[in-house]
Amino acid sequence: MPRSTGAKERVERAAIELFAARGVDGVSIGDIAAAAGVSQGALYRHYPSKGDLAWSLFSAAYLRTGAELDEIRDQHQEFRGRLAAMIAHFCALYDSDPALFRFMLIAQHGLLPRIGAEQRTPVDAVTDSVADAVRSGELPAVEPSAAAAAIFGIVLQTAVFHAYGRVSGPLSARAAGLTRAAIAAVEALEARAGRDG
Amino acid sequence: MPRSTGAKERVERAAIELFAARGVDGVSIGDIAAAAGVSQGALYRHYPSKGDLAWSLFSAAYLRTGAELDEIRDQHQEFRGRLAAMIAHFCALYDSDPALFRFMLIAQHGLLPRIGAEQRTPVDAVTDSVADAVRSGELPAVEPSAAAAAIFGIVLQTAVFHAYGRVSGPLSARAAGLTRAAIAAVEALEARAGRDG
Amino acid sequence: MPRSTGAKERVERAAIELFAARGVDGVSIGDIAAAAGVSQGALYRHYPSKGDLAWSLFSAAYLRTGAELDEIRDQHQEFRGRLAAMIAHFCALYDSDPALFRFMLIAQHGLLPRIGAEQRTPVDAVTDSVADAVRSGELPAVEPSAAAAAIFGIVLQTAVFHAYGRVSGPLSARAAGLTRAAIAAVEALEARAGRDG
Amino acid sequence: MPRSTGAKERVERAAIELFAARGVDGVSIGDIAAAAGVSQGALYRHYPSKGDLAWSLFSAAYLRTGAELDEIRDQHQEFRGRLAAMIAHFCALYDSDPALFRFMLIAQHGLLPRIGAEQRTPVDAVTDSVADAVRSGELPAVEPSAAAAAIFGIVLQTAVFHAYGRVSGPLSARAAGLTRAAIAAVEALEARAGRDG
DNA sequence: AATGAATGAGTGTTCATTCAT
DNA sequence: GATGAATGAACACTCATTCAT
Repeated sequence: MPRSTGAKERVERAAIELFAARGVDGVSIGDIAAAAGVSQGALYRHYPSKGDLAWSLFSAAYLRTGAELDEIRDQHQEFRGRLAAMIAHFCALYDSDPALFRFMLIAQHGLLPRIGAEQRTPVDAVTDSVADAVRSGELPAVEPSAAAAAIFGIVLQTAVFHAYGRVSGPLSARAAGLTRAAIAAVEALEARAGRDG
Repeated sequence: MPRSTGAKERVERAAIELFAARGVDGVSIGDIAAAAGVSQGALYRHYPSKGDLAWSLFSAAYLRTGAELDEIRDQHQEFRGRLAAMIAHFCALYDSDPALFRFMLIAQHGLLPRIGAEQRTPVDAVTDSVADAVRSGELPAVEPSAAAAAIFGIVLQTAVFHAYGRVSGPLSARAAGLTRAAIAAVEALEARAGRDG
Repeated sequence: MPRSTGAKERVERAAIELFAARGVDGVSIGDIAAAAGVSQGALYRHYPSKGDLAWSLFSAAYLRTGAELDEIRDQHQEFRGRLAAMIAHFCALYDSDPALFRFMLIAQHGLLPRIGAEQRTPVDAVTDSVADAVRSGELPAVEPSAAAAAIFGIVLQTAVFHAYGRVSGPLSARAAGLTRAAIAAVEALEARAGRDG
Repeated sequence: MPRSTGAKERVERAAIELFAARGVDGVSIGDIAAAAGVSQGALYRHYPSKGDLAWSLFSAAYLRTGAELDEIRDQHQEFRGRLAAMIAHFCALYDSDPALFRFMLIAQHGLLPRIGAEQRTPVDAVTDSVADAVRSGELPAVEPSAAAAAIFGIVLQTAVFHAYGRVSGPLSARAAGLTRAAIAAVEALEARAGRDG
């Protein structure tokens, strides 16, 4: 019965921090092992390769977030409430673990393509919520993907600006404003005459 | 005027395409040389190192875009016109060279910190335009950086979704909608009572 | 008498099979432990190192075979009977445990040099039998080592061909033919004109 | 135009010597590079991997020998002449490059299975020669593969004994005796009553 | 006695960079 | 000016061995 030495947790924490700071390719196994206080070989007891470590951390965080957003979608009936809760969740996520957030932002370019089409992602949860709202008449007939892009952009880019020190304070304090902005953006996106109107 | 063999241009083009597809760390000097049809050694005649090549390509594109946005700012007096022109410019940029755009998105996490604080970036041009509009009363008293984040987010995330196939068609066709969305978002951002309202 | 769990036997069997299939260097301690159904650590209770395990298995089998051939030499007076019995023994050995045989063939290049000069090996038993026969006039004046080489070659290479599927059926069915071939070869080896003739 | 520095040749020579002495797995890339007087990286300009180096050396030597034996088969009409020339060729090969010979003996267990079934090997040349002789009546109705095993065994095991110091002097001096032994062995192999006679 | 997590030296391989030709 | 062979430091990964439990 293995009394956990916490090695795996320390490794994961160290990996997230380092990946967030320098990118997956900029971090060596030795860096992670040293930061976690374990030997290099010990890493391989828990993860078969560095790529698997990165992928495992990314997909776990990404899909868990997707599941959480889906849960929020279940708990709220109308669009505004849903979106407010989702954005508040995102902001809380960022505030509680900025490194994880930054890791996901950085790693997405390399790892997103490996997410299977059948998996539920955060993007799916938001896109489906928009589609629901269009169907129910809460929103005009916007293209759900385009609306999701605007929503994600507003939230994520604010987080990026926060990471670069361009905006400050807890992101959660901005959640209400971001929600208003997101709703306004979506409503304005395809106003009236479509693209050229 | 040297009888250019076009080697430097071919190298830069190959580098941008490969960096965009696989990330800077995922591309070797040999890959670039092979794609450009030159020898590895020849690369070092034009660039002192791989890092310099990436940095040079990134900063040139990034600062040139900043200069172009500053120029737009000079040519338009009121905020709506400025923003419309800036977003149209961004969309045209993406449509004309998606690889360059994707390269900038990918490379920013590693290279942005090396941009000097005194340099004029695209973010500065947009942020200053927002500040101008707040000052002139065209916009409510939003925090310029936060507004710039929303504007950039809406545009860039739409480009990202386009790169991943989530939205399609030329981005320029969406410029008007993105502009309306950006303005609506900024106006809604800090409506009424600010953060806690 | 310890209540054996059979662990040691399972380890040895697994080691022989794996060594025969992939060579000593191609097999890890983990492979053997997994195949034997024991932990890696348990291996070290029985053998101080992987090298010792391989050496122990090899030398035991090799020297036991040498002792068995010596016993055959004791039980038969004349050369033909001795050789027939020895070759039959070899064939039976191969048929009953091809993996052990193949292990010995593979491992000999690395481990034979560690056999002490004073130890009785299969080669010694055959070489001495030839020398006996020369002394008694049963064979012409062949060089015993050269004759032993021919005898071993005929038998072992047939086993190798069997392992590679070039000949089939039980090797024991070929024992009589191999014996005739071995005797004929030895008699012809240095016939008349030889080196100095 | 690369004026050869001889690096490739030195690498190959060093690899053969070291592989012959310690086995493929017992030799590191660093060992080979050091013995050849080149850097480790330089090895990879000529061979994509250590495995490829070993395989390339083995298959080249093995298939070249097969081609040489096929040529001998073309040049001689009757079996005795053919076999004498083949065995003389083998002995000369061993005398001129014992390390290469020993390398082939050692490496065969790991690499022989990768020789394609359609390739002409030394074994094929000898086996076909035996089949020719059976067809022409020069030999009794022996199984060609079994006869080839005896022939190869007599020659190769003598070489092995030479490598271990059990027999001495140039192997070529023994070629005539080995040939007589091989022919006698083959003729005796399946004499009269076959396996059970 | 047995386990399996941990170690750390060693391996094959890559690759940015240099330099003789 | 251009080439591509050579370098050597770094990397991801393996594995025999140890040892706390």
